[in-house]
Amino acid sequence: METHHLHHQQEETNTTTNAGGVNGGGGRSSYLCRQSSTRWIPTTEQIRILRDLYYNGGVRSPSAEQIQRISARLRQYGKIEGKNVFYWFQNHKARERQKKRFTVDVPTPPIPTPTNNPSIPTFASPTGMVGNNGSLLMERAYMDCYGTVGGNIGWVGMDPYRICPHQGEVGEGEMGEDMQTLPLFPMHGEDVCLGRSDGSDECYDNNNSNPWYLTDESSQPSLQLSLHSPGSTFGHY
Amino acid sequence: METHHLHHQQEETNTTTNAGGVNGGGGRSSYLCRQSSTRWIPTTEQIRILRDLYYNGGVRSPSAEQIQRISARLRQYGKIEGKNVFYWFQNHKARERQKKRFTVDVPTPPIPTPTNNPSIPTFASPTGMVGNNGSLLMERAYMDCYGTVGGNIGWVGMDPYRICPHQGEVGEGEMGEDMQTLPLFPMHGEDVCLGRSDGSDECYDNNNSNPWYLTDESSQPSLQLSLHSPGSTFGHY
DNA sequence: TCACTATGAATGAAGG
DNA sequence: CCTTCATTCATAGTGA
Repeated sequence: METHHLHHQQEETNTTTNAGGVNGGGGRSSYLCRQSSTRWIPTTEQIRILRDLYYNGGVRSPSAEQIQRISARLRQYGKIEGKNVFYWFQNHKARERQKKRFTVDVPTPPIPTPTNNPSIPTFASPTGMVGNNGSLLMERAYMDCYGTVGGNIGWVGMDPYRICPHQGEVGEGEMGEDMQTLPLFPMHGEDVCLGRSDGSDECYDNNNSNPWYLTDESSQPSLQLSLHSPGSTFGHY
Repeated sequence: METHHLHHQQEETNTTTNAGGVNGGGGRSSYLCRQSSTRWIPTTEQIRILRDLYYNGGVRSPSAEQIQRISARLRQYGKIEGKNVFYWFQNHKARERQKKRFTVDVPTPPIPTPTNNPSIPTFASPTGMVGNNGSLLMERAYMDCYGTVGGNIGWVGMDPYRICPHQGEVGEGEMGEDMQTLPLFPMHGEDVCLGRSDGSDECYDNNNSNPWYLTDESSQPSLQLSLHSPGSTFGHY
């Protein structure tokens, strides 16, 4: 999932990006207006980073401090607020789980029965709607036969976060999900190790070991304040 | 509505669920095959059943289990996954509601004269859209382009943003985000829903009573502002 | 081939 | 956390 999209970026410094003009209307399908709408529209970079944190950094439910830092970092790629980061993780995690939840779909048919017989037990449905061919739903938790299948999750299909087709780019492939319909294997590794491949690892400390914000909150902000220098600042994060 | 032009079915009696789905299928390039790589295309039977569940069964937001069962059932009519069922219901419900919103609006056409006195905040119908006059055309007429300065759109409702008069949001202007050096300030605290105007302003409270990140950022102390620097210097997350 | 419509898929935000 | 809503993007499928 996450396949397409990635609508227009509003990126930073963009300027040219249409900003004012409504682009030609022609633009079929393209996005007509960047809406200065209310909702946050993550840029590709932001998404990339978020995903990296999620999959490689193991961040799933960042604390307030983490959120602050993350959003601060992402801000260089575009407008963003803490809540966006918060929601992003919430949604990402929730969706991943949700998928897993109702995707029990037979990735690999547990049982032979080549010819599946449509014998779906129809239970009386409390809700009504019985009768006619239909009844099959309803609340009968049952038939949950297959537990989660191994490590696969995700509903089939695509990879998480591909960026928009047009955008090209993207890369990253890491998906952690499976796909049954695709030719390749997911090979998700799931090893969410913290270390980053590049070797540096000091990031993502989940375990807040850093005293600075623990000791005195107010110190944090000011601290950073003095910290940043316009030029240097590399973000070796 | 209802007129679905059902595409032709391409579904066949398969059942095997296209197992091959992708890869396997290998050759499926025959005419009209669905390339599995694309979106799910429900068969008439599937649609029939889904609609039956929706209208006669009263199913609107099936639970994960229901989704599993439903998709399992529908699978006999063609390839389908849990997410398809999930999205189907979501979309169906949403669109139905959307339509209703549009058609219904303007219960009492107050609008005529464009000059409505501004003093009165126009309320949208509870359900949604503001008077926006007849955009009955729909579908894509939306409010795509409203200058909506300030980020307000015609909707009224609950967005937290509106509540806080101050720009909150800031720039908005589309400009690139990054300018952290910029001119504005969050201004004094105060505001909004957050309590904390008790004078103390340490906001980053870890004890989440009110997660700052969920509220308008402007509520944060100005410190934050200075915080971000283009280069982002902070390190770990 | 393009305009347009219906609808699948995603995903930011919230609500509970 | 889980569920639901709103919106938007993307794409089959058709008709002119």
